[in-house]
Amino acid sequence: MKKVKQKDLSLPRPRDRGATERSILEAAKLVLAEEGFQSFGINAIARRAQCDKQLIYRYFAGLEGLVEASGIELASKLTHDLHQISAAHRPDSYGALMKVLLLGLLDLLRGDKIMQQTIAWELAAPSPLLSRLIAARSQALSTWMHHMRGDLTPPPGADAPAINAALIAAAQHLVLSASASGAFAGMMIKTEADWRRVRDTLATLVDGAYGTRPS
Amino acid sequence: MKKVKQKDLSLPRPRDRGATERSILEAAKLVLAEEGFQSFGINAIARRAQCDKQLIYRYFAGLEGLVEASGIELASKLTHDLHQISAAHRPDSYGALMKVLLLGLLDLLRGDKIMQQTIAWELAAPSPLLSRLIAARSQALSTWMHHMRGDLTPPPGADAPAINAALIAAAQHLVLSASASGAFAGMMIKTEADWRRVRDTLATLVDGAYGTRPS
DNA sequence: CATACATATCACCGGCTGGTGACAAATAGG
DNA sequence: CCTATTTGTCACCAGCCGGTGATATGTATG
Repeated sequence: MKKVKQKDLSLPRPRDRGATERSILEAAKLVLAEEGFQSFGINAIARRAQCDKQLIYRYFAGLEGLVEASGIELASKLTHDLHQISAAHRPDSYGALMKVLLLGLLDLLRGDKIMQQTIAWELAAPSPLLSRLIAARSQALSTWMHHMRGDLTPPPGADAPAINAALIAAAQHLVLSASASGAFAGMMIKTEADWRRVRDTLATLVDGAYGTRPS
Repeated sequence: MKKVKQKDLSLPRPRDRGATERSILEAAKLVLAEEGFQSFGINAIARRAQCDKQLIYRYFAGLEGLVEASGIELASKLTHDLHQISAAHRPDSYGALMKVLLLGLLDLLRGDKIMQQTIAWELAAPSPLLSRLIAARSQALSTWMHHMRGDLTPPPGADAPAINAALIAAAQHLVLSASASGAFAGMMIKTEADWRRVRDTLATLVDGAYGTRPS
């Protein structure tokens, strides 16, 4: 069965600029989440949105502007999600605080394909276009940490920023690798039980680094 | 100044199949290391090798075979480098052993653009073509760890495989991020001093996880 | 109604990609 | 010397990409 030329049965788009812009933004997110940053381009987004790519140029001044517009939305979503996490916890030590942050971030990242793709994108192809996205994200993250810290201070002698960076790096890499291949360094990361193991391990690392008792 | 059609001054390749194959393999490595996996394709490699892409099809049966041929070479190099590392150390505890392994792997990865690109590639675009490369690498790594372990055993109650996976994940992610943007989570990773800080941090995490005294 | 504008679509361009068949030239074997 | 094989080059294909100018069509305004 060869594919035969087929008349375009789709009706023309309703002439509603606002709706079109929204559908383009939605399509951009879908493409990034489901097809990866490698497929993230004008043509792919236009196909998803079922509109002409010309409209992307007109309404967003190209990919650049589209990414920027999406970026704002995503940053606000991130801060909201982070707030959600921190609302339910009252840690009583710096280590306990970091444990909450790290595991919360892990779960957040796990469910957010877009953020995963953004991180992978930045690792693979650093570009000025992305640096702003990344900056916005880490900005939201750091203000969140600062706001939540309260009067808790890290143990003296500990290089807390570096330790936290390494822990977050571990979490991010495990999520990305799990998403890509379902495993890392011989350890399967697929089932909920696997993820509990990961969480326990990260908690252990936090406890070890900050001298807290296991909770 | 428009670029003008220019006669090809290059002499034809010497008719030496072995040399041609070597130069193609070399070109493949260069493209991957310097231009990234996104540019890793038949045309780019042929350009680098200054030969016709047809030869890649003839001698390696396409990209697939070329990757495979390179993969073998890289795996043997990895095992050699790992041996190099372990030769000079006689750790007296499991924690000390892991510290050596982790920091050795960090430095190894730091100087190996090809391995960095391979890892990023796998994170971004999982494909059966790459899974074999990855499998070969983790195989070499695990046999190395097994061979080097000796009679040292992890502390009871510790989930050593998971802890090691998390630590390696942290190291890999920090290297990739440093290579891509020179920073991670607000921490600069550029100078040698920065890298010493990273090493110290990873060592601290190992000590904390395995209850060893800081060395 | 007629005109002007906003919206959407189409057709095309140059450039790059992977892939292939035809051809030229050097070499080896009889 | 003539031939067959190997080695290398070239020309071309279809397909996708980003980007743009021209065009149709709906909608609001005078």
